[in-house]
Amino acid sequence: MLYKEYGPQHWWPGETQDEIVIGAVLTQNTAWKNVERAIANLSKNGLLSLDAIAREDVERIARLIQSCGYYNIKAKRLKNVAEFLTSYKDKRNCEQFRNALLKVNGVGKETADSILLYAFDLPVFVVDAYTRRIFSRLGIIKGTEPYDEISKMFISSLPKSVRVYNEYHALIVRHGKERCRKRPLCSECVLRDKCQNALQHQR
DNA sequence: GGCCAGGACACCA
DNA sequence: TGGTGTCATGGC
Repeated sequence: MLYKEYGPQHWWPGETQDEIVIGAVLTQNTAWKNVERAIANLSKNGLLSLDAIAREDVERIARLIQSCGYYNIKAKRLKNVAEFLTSYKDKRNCEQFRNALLKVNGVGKETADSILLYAFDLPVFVVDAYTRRIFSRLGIIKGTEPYDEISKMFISSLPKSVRVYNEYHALIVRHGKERCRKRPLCSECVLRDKCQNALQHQR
């Protein structure tokens, strides 16, 4: 239904693999608009690559990414990720790669899965705030379940395909951003009927 | 002026 | 395991 409404998203907003990884870290609990400025700043200063970030000092990175908030913490995290990815070898073994990525300080499940799916085309499902919000509103989940539980639910009910996971999550974000931010039943929402049914069902 | 955004981690009980 | 504080900017 969302696909019919919005069409293919060809998502994540980022030109290169490195830019996708950088965006995944910078967007932690942050509006994407603020991230865009930080990325533009990094680009202007020749730091939009993991190699360059791994070599740069944390203070300078922090100055350049100030606009996206939490800049001191994110500068360290960015450098941790850059150092890890520029040295890690076997990136085709999804499970091992994911576990190794999760050990990097600053990389939680959502960030790891965003990197795996959007930068490395590996079959994982990304569960973010939009996913929890929209599907709890639809009555499909409570929203408080552990990350892996929700992720598994989507993986088991969708065809196992990187393209599908990518597109499905992208549509969730698109929908969450445009229409379903605060109001539980916005008038023009394409999922309005489904939301209403779910709410009635709960009563 | 307050609330929130595409989280993660340290610390505590 | 679960709850809470912290990190911080910019848009609405």
